[in-house]
Amino acid sequence: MDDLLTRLRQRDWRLTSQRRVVAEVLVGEHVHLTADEVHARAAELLPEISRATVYNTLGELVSLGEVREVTIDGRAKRYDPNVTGLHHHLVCTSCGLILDIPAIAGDPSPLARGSRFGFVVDAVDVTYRGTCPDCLAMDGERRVPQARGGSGRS
Amino acid sequence: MDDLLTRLRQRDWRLTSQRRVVAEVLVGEHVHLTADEVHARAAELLPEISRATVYNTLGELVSLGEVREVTIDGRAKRYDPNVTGLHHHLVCTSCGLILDIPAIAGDPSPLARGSRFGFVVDAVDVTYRGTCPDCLAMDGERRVPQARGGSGRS
DNA sequence: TCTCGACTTGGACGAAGTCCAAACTAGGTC
DNA sequence: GACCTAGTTTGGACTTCGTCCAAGTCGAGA
Ligand SMILES: [Mn+2]
Ligand SMILES: [Mn+2]
Ligand SMILES: [Zn+2]
Ligand SMILES: [Zn+2]
Repeated sequence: MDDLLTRLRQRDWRLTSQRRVVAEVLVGEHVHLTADEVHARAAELLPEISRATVYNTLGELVSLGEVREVTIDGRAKRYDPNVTGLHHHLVCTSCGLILDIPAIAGDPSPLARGSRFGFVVDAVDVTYRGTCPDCLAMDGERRVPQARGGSGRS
Repeated sequence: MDDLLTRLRQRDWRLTSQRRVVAEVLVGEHVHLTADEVHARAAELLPEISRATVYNTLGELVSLGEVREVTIDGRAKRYDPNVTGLHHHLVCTSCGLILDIPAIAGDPSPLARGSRFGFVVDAVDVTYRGTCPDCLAMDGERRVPQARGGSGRS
């Protein structure tokens, strides 16, 4: 966390309270938050922070490679501070829970020359979709598709 | 295509001109269209068709398993009539081109019992991101990130 | 402390999608 | 063919997520 701030200062980032707070929220709880969730948590520490600044800061962190942008469904993007260990995502389509799955060696096949169509490939996203244990249990009785919002620690 | 309509009639679908036209657009050109692109093309055949109906129809086709909903980025969802052969997607992050990659046997590792966390997994989405040959070529000169909108036949 | 370019802010704007009450119609019945 | 009605369609209002911008603020080097 302090690491992060040091690294950012070196890449000539002006260290503002807003940026500090956003970084703090992200590394603090390692879940896959949406921009608005980050904003809500940041606003607890710094009430005047604006949505625009949160979007700006998240965008910068993404281009600096410090945070990963994850698109799970067509809804809000999620921001993932876990960039050191490559991993995939396991998503519950019923409640929105998101878990990290460590990638195992040679996991997403590196796309043989033939099927690459001349592309230069620089990332692979893998998303497993299914139903989590809780939702499976709750399934026999009454289906309660539950409030959205993924929360899964890696 | 006529196949599709027959199948749908059997699942007691009321065969309206709107639905016929949407189906026609989808199977007609096998690209990954957004809902609004489907609407535009459908409107050429049936000018009065509304956006709401296109959204409704696409949603129904998805739940009937006749069309696959693909989330490439945080933008508009795309609708993929290729549901018979499982496949992944190869996306150009520069121009938006989307290509189908046939899945090879046991390709997305079926997620070993241990890393399944009690989930019942029923789908895996794999997206390769990179740069297409055209964008690579155009790259040395002047970077022209080009109009969005994927078009790739399978 | 001063200065200035980088940063922040709120509000307007835009894209994608959902919702709903009123109007319409496919297809079964006579 | 005329009739009926439940299933469909429609346009517009509304929601969510995100971007943009002109004006004001502030971090940090001198
Ligand atoms: Mn993650
Ligand atoms: Mn496809
Ligand atoms: Zn669940
Ligand atoms: Zn391209």
